[in-house]
Amino acid sequence: MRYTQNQMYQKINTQYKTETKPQATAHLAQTMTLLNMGNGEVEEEIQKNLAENPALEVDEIHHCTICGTEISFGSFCKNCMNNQLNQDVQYLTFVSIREFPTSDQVGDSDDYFEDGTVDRQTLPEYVLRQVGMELDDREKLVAASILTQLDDDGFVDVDVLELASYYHIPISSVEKVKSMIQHADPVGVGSKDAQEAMLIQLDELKKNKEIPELIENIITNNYHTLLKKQFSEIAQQYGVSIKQVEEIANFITENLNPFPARSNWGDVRNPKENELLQLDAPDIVLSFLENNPQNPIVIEVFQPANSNLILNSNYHAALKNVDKETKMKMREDLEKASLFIKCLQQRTNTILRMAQILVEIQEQYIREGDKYLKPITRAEIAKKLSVHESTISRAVSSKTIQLTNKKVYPLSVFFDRSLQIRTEIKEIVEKEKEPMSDLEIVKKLEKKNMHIARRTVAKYRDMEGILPAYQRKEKTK
DNA sequence: CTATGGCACGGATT
DNA sequence: AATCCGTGCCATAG
Repeated sequence: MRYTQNQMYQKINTQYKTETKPQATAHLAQTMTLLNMGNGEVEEEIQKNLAENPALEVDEIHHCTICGTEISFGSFCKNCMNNQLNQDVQYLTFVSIREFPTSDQVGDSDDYFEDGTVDRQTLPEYVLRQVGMELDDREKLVAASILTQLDDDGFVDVDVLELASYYHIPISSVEKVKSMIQHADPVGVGSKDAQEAMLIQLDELKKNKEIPELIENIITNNYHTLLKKQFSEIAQQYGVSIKQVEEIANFITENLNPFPARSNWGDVRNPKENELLQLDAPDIVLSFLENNPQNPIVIEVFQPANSNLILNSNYHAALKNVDKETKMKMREDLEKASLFIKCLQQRTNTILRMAQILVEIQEQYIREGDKYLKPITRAEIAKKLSVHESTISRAVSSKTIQLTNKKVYPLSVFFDRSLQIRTEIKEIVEKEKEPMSDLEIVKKLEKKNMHIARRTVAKYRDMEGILPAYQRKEKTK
């Protein structure tokens, strides 16, 4: 396979080319810290810089990543987009600004990546249609009012009092409307934040499913600890084992979606496909071009929102008309600002290149599933990209990736050394009529050229939640 | 005696 | 330097 893609990288690379200057050390330090962060954290960092540094400005105009011409939104102008599509390539790699299509953009022919198969009604319309028939006219107004305030993630902070007084209806009615919206598909829209959304989803799940105890408490009281995966802390607090907390965390990631609006909300038919595995929006998204599994894989590397930062041109112009001292300060601001921009670009560039290599290596895994995950190490990737191992290590840490199955995983899935064997074990167990002991499984695996110790089989079995042989016997009945 | 889980060691990885 | 992971040894259960 040849990559016409390479040409594109060159273009991007020249565009992002960074000269090393006296500030090289500061530059390095900042790139490192930025690389360590996921998009969410970087966003905070950007906001901080914007607030502190007047030389920094957000460019409202989007530019095509390849040719640089102005575009209304997205990452590419139509020409470049079409060029890319016409080329016979294996992968398409894009840098996108993170933004959820807002109501006026959904349905716009410009949104290339929107799943072409779903009905393109907007989220508010979609929800209103579900709840509408059960509401009287006034309540409909309230519903509409709430729904139009939804942000990109489908969240809204409803001021119940205000709505009630504005529409002259009792508070309880507003609450009722709010609750109906929240329980409509996608469950959790109209919540204040991810936390509330998940609690509501939990509520729904309760109806047909056993849910772990404590889970509500943990989401309510320990949300942030949970995000940071500090399970031991939570375990201590409730006096339960770490394993139990992990189980709860797994349950959450498998059954709840903290960003209800981000899943394919048009698609009611198979809501089970909408699960997210992580509690945050992904940094990288993989999908098939035009949603067709035969097509090339589209790699979207997301830049934190608002990251099309530029130097404030007025600031530069103003330099001439000030006294020496302020001039110095302003110069400093400008340098800091340009440094920051460069660092961001370098971060994106590194992640981009890494994503491309990873997809290249793990294509089979992405297309065909767990069984085909090739065990690789960060060091190998570093070598291929000729960067230091720690660079890759940073680039992988605290980043998430959405695979073509719409699930979000930590980027480190690609480096899971045992997933392949674990799925193999899973298959063996499923296939065998008579439960096999761990030792027998070892032998079976040897035939497939997978050499691991008996003890290890036991561990993997445990990880996959497969019961020991003697207990499986009863299950087969 | 066999199957499995707990603990901990050492080498690899980050 | 810290962490992760496979594995060996041993205890325990059946």
